[in-house]
Amino acid sequence: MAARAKSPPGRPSSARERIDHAAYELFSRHSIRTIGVDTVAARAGVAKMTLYKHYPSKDQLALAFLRRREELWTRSWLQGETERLGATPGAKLLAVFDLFEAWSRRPDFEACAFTKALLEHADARHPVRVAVRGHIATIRAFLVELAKEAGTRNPARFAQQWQVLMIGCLIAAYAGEADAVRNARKVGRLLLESEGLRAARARR
Amino acid sequence: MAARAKSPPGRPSSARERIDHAAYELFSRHSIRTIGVDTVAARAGVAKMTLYKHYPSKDQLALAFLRRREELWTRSWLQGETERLGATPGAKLLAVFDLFEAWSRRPDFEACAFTKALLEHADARHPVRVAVRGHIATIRAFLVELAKEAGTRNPARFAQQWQVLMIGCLIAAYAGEADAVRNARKVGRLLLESEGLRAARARR
DNA sequence: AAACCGCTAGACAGCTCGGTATAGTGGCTG
DNA sequence: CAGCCACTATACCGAGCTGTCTAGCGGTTT
Repeated sequence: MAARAKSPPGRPSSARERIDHAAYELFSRHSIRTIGVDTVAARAGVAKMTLYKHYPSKDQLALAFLRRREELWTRSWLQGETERLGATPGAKLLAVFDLFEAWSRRPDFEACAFTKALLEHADARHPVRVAVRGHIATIRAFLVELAKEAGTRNPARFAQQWQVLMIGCLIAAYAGEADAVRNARKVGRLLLESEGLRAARARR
Repeated sequence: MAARAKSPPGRPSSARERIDHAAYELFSRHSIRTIGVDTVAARAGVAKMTLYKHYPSKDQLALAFLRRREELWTRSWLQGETERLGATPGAKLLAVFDLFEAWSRRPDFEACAFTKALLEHADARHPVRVAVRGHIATIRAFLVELAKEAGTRNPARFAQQWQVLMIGCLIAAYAGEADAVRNARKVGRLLLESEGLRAARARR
């Protein structure tokens, strides 16, 4: 019990850390359903029993992955980078699409992990699907905040529309539409302008 | 060989028809990956061997389902209804969202079958995924046509943006966002208006 | 030294999957 | 009547899945 907390900093990484890392890589790149626990354990260089000692079921492992995805992808990458790239709230919102465009061109682009997890769990009450809804809400809350700062008339509605554009263009890009993200950005710009806001310092 | 063509009209439906119908219902409502061939055969009231006599593999059955989906969903329903509902090209485009809204409220709403099929096949060269891209292109061609008739400046780009809105709002609705479709429609209206087109006879 | 602990390795249960093999049945046609 | 044909029923294969069990190893603590 006490041992779990004091993982020494400079070690070759504990079993749990390797499990988390392997699950993150595999579930991100492919999806939760298509990756088996044996694959995760093998990639982590860990015995299967060790994995099941840390996570009592694959569902729990999947939930841990989604939390990690929120931490690394949503918070650190998406949120962090947009805040950094944009000077004004409007520019930050548009920066989302700049990030998406670069991301979607990477060979390991896997579309949205949350969307995949959502669509591959048919039962709406499944814990994974419930968690996904929470993660979508997290992203939404971030968008709502920016929409408020930008001075939109209806931040909740605006954020939802923005999120629809985000999801839609990621899937279109995944389907092979190279310019979907760029063109979705144009719609975003239009949406911003319709609020009477000059998308300050916009790049195109 | 000759027997296949002359299916008598008023019969209790042939084995093949029942297979097609069962596959359509099950693959539509759930997804291709989550439904096994045994389930399809059972639902069709057909022996598994009969199914494999008509379709040599599940992939072939899936491809037949996608073709049927294009025929029934894309052509008959989406395309047919929008043409019927809208007086002008702009109104037809907006009618897509009216259809989506009613559809997304149905208890058996399953999000877009093409999108699901796309996301659950990781290999970009998989025949199912290739076929899905073709079906997305079919919808796009229909949108391009309407965009041309509406007089948009860049019909190809406009159609892509419209499709991004369509996909995005369906997934948002599937995630439980009841008003996602309606708000996506508002973006569509904005997009139309930005082309200098009064969305003639729009209903809101 | 003894107890303990996290971990390993591998077998295994029980299930579902796609796909195959076999034997047999009922009806239409020569 | 005989042959054919689409179809049925059922067993089966090999693979993969989640999850469990066991036996043992190596290092730390008391």
